[in-house]
Parts: sequence; C-alpha cells; structure tokens
Amino acid sequence: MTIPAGRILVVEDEVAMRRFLRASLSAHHFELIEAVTGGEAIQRATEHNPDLVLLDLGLPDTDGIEVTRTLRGWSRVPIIVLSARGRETDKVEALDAGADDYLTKPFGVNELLARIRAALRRTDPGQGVDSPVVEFGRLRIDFARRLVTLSATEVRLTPIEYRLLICLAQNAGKVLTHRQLLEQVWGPGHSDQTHYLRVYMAQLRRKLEADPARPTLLTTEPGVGYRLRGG
Amino acid sequence: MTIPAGRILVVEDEVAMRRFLRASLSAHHFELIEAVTGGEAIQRATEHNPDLVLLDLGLPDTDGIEVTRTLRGWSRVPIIVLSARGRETDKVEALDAGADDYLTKPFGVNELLARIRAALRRTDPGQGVDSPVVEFGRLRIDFARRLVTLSATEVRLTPIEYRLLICLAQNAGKVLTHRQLLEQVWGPGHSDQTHYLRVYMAQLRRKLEADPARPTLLTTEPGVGYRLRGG
DNA sequence: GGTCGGCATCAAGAAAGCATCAAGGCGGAG
DNA sequence: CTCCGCCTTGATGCTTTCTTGATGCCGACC
Repeated sequence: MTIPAGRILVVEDEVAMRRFLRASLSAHHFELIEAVTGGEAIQRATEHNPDLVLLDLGLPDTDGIEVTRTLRGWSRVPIIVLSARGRETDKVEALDAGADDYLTKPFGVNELLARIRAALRRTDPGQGVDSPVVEFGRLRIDFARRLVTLSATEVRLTPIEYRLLICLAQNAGKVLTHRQLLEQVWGPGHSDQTHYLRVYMAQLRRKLEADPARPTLLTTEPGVGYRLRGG
Repeated sequence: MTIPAGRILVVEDEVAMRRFLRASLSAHHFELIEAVTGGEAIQRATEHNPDLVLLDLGLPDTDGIEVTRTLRGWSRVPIIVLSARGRETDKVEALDAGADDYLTKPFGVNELLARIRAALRRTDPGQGVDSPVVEFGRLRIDFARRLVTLSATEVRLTPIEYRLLICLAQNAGKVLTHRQLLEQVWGPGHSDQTHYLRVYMAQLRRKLEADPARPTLLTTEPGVGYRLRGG
C-alpha cells in the first residue's frame, strides 16, 4: 500500500537534480511539490502547506537564504538546504537564517532520506507544547491545517491574505510597520508598496470583521502600521 | 545574550575532543554536563535533563546508537551525533535510531554551533520575552507593542506625539532642551521651531494629564525645555 | 502700572495617509 | 481554449495628522 509519507516542496532549478529528487522521493511515497524560483517557492509553500522543504541555495532569482528567512516569517516547516557550496560560513549562514539541516552536494540518497525522516519525525506527533492553534475572540487560526475560522465557520483566504494574517497573528498585540509586513509577505524589495497593504488589509477586514468600517481586530496605527489585537 | 544559552550533555571519551568541546561551548555561554561512557550518559541525562545532547559514537562500553535508542525511549531531547565514521550507512543508522543530526569529524566549531542553535531553536517556542515596559505613576509605556496606557485604558497617540513621549521617557527625570527634543522628534534642521513643541506638549498633556493646566508628569522647565518626572 | 518675552491653548487650512471600488492581467484548472 | 480566481494597479473620496497663525495668560523687568 502507498500511504503518502508526507508532502515535500522541492525548490531546485537544475533539471537533472530535480529529476533525481523526484525519482528518489516518490519511490519512497512522498508527495512532491516543485518550484524553480524563490518566488515560486514562497507561493507554493503557502498554497500547499508542505510538511518539509528541500531548498537549493543557487536559485535564479532570490537567494535561497532569503527564501529561508521569508518562510520563517510565518512558518516552522522543516527546511533542509541542499547546496554545492560546502564552506563553513555558508552552512552557518543558512542554519542561522532558519534552516534545519544543510547537506552538501553531492550526497547520498539514503542520507538525504534519513535526514528527511529525522526532520519529519520531530514535527510528527506534534508534542502539543506549541499549540498549532491560536484564538483571538471569534477568530481562530489553525496553523497546521492552514485553517481560519470565524465563530466556527470557515473563512477562505487567498495565499497573500493568509500570510498577512499569520504575520500579524504571530506578533499579536504588537504593531507591525508597513515595511515589516511588506517584506514578510511580499518579500524583500517591496517595502515601499504600501498600497498593497491597504488593499489586502481591507480585504481581510471584509472577511474577518463584523463591521469592516470599524475594525476591532485588525486595527490601523496611523503613520506606523497595523496590529492584530490580542485577546 | 549572556544568560546561559542552554544545558548541553557532552558524551565523549576522548580527552582532547572533550576539552575542545568544553572550551568552544562554554565560550558561547552553554552550560556543560559531561559523560564518558554510554551508561554515564543515560544517567546524566535523567539527572540533569539537558536541552541538547552531543553524542560521540565510539564509546568504550555501549555503542552510541544504543544510547540514542535508549534516550529516545523516554526523551525527545535533540541529539547531535559526532562521529569519525563518515560512511552513509552509519549516518542513516544513527539518524533512524533517533538522532537529529550527524556531524562527521573533523568539523568546524562554527558549523557545530550553528547546528546546535538550529536544534535548540526548534524545541524552544517558549518566547518568554516580556517586552520592555516602563511606568510613571498611572502612565505605562510598552515599547515593543507601541502601546501607551493610562490606568489600564489605552491612549491613542499620533506618530509625533509618541516619538516625543518616548524621547522624554528614555530620559525620565532629566530635562531635555527644546533643541534636543526638536532634533530627536522632527529631525535635524528643526531646532528653532519651538512652536511645534508647545503645540505637541499641550496635546500630550491633554491626553495624559489629569489636569492639563497643572501638569504633574510632563513639566515645563522655563527657558530650558521639558521633563518627564520619573516615579 | 505698563511692557515684554516665554508659554499655553484654540482653531483652520494644508498635507499626508487611509479605505474602498473596480478594471485589467496573469496563471492555473478543467 | 476557456473560465475562474487571484494579484496588481489606478482612481476617488474620506479621515487623520501636521503645520501655521491668532489670541490670551503669567511673571519679570523697567
């Protein structure tokens, strides 16, 4: 029988490597999601909520390190970096950016699989210590299931809406500046497009607030940013 | 941070290696527990409940793999294996026995430290970071949340009002000259617009003082500047 | 007693920031 | 290929905030 062993997001631009990973992983009953660029990686991650990320450092657009940081902005998904660069400083940088493991190419399939198993094992029985669910009044966010409910009815959020909400939820009570939100949600280099924020905050409010014109959950801090008011 | 970064159990029989680890780790403010044999390792682990285990595979009595399995019998403490054996099968065996990471000797200190940080980061969601808060009588300023409360009711401040208050609060008790405040809040080149200060001090008082006409918190130092009276 | 400088307060115009609607573009799913 | 959902972008009107000017108070000094 073929019980899916987990969903893995593979971020890799080289075709040969991608084929190799696809073959090795699907042979072990992992479900694969693939991305070629950094931007695509972020998008796929929010859409599919993978159980683990295999990340090549040498990407065409963004640096893999940046992808790691962006992911860590809202997610605790295990990240294993695969890289041809074997220098110690590269490893330290990646690990400190939030990666869980660092494997230098070339590597053996079996070692990779063992490290994947080790990483998945850790998050598996969800020790209940860090509750994957938070609540703010009627609003309830289930991180593990990527599920947002409002008084027990599900709210459908687009990837960007969700990321924005997660950002705010993880810093509940604190004000997040426009810049912080833009960099976390849209990635570095978008820090001046405050218009995006306005549009999406309005959309979140329309979906989450009882009276979107007089928000109680998602409040504006004029001249500074936004905040999600903690219970 | 200079506070103990965590308790690490080092299981290693070679004296030189143990000395090396001791030096490297304590330099980074880790608290060390040491064990030479497998049996000792298990005992120390139960006694001291370490935050992480560094485990050499080549031990005099038990095999390190066995130690890993035994530990995993009751504990989820992160285990990083250090070993001279670099064969893939060794790594797979150790990881599948329950180790979280596998580092082949010789390795760089910085990589080891980065991997330790990565492992500790995972198990430490307890961000017990209480934000810096200062109080002056009924007035309370939460810097991290950018939240000002007066007898537990929130006070809304505009960006300039807030910056002005922060300036005064950071030098509580001291007099700040007009020039200092203007340059801090409005930026260099505004040092002669004392009128701004008057307007905004009045506004702050209206929002924070019980009797704005007879201020007790935000006092005027005629001819010099203003001061926030420390509790 | 009158005048003057520093200070407090009020109010109105100017500027900046914000919310919202809606249309076009893009890519993925069927 | 077509449809649909999502992201981007522009236009518009509104609100808040900042700046600026006018006015009155108070104590110091002449």
